[in-house]
Amino acid sequence: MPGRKAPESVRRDQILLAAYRVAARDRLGGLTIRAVATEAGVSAGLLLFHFESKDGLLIDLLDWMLSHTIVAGEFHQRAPAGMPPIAWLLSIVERDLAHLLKQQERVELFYDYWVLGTRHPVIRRLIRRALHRYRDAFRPAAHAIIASHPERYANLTADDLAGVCAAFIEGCATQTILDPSRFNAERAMVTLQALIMPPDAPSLIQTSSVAHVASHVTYP
Amino acid sequence: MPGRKAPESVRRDQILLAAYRVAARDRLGGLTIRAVATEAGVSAGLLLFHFESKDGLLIDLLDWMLSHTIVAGEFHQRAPAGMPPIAWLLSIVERDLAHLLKQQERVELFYDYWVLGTRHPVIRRLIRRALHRYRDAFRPAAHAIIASHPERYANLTADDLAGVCAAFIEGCATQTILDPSRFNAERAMVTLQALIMPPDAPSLIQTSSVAHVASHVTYP
DNA sequence: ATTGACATTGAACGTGCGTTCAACGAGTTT
DNA sequence: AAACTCGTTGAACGCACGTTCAATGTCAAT
Repeated sequence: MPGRKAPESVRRDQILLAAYRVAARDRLGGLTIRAVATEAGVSAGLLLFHFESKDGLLIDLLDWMLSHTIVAGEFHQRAPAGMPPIAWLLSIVERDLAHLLKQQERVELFYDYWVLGTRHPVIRRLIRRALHRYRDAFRPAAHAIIASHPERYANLTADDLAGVCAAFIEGCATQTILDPSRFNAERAMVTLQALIMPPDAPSLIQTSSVAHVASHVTYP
Repeated sequence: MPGRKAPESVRRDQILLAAYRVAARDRLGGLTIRAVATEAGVSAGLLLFHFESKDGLLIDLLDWMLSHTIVAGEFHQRAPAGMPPIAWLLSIVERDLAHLLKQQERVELFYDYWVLGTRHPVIRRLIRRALHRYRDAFRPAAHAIIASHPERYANLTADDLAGVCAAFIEGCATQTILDPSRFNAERAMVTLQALIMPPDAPSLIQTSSVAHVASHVTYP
């Protein structure tokens, strides 16, 4: 029955939320206009009245997802007091990794978009920007590391270091999604730490859970 | 005009090759039965005569891709004479990374399959096995590292170490595909080396090209 | 030659999709 | 109360896809 009006912004949010629910359940392959419309309790025609095309819906949904988490929250410009820079960086990596594992379904969706982006310029741009922001989250800590051992890291830039951290996390995400039973985030963190920490440094990782992050560990 | 016969295996190979050409050009999204049939110069009906369904074609194509490269070739059980274990591991990482960059189109396809695998059990199994083989390529070197510094890497297994290497490469692949202009494999290698090598170790990376691998560097 | 097995085709079927659109009705304006 | 705006619907269109199938030709066996 036509006529029941709702303000534009309310309808859009209602449809976007329905789109997210459908995508979280059936992935992008199952995200059809009709499915979203049904989930939102409106007609397919109305959906295309508010989002001019499916492409528009996809892009707006990705925008919405990228602004509602995916990338871990606030990132700090300075290390917690007394924490060495390398430990700081590791704690950020660990926090992000834990964050990733907690929203696996969202990460899977993100990868769907990522594959879509290989063909779709607008989506590609959005994802690229998101990954750049991701990398940026590591830069302050990376910069601090380089500044703290200028002789050792003489030929590195903060961007290089941040990029390697981002690559590590993205690779962990790949393994988690494909083979969750075999990938162990805690082991990955312990290994990473053993690789890059000076041999005599104290351990940062609490072996009980990845979620208990190194930022809570105090330093002598 | 019906009748022109060809032996089963020849036709299958001809169609598989056509499928690969289509997929390399248009990705999995553009891989339709009709497109492959046209590329192979046969009818769509014939394609389904030889591959019982599109699913079968997809799986056989993935099988074919996984056996024709993707994963870098022979992996050695022992380090080149005189090369320290860490340098050996780095040289393998570097070789794989270079290999990856040279077949970007194939890697993109692989990621298409990877996303498909999130929904498709058979494909998931194939990809999982391929990634496990990938990880295995690092295990001998990882084992050598742990054996060479047992005190430092006391609580690590070769599998942990191999997994982190695999994650690093997979993350690099992610960045390369999404943002090739910004990702610099050489910088990534230099950074990785600076992170995990003891400060006074000699450089392994030839700055001119990632392809000139560290395995050619001789050690004092 | 005749037969039979089978590779091959082209047309067709059914389905699900994105999209369009005429009709309709609730609010608002005049 | 008449006119107008615009959110809303449901049916329909057209297309591309995976798949089926009767018809047809080739080849080998008899």
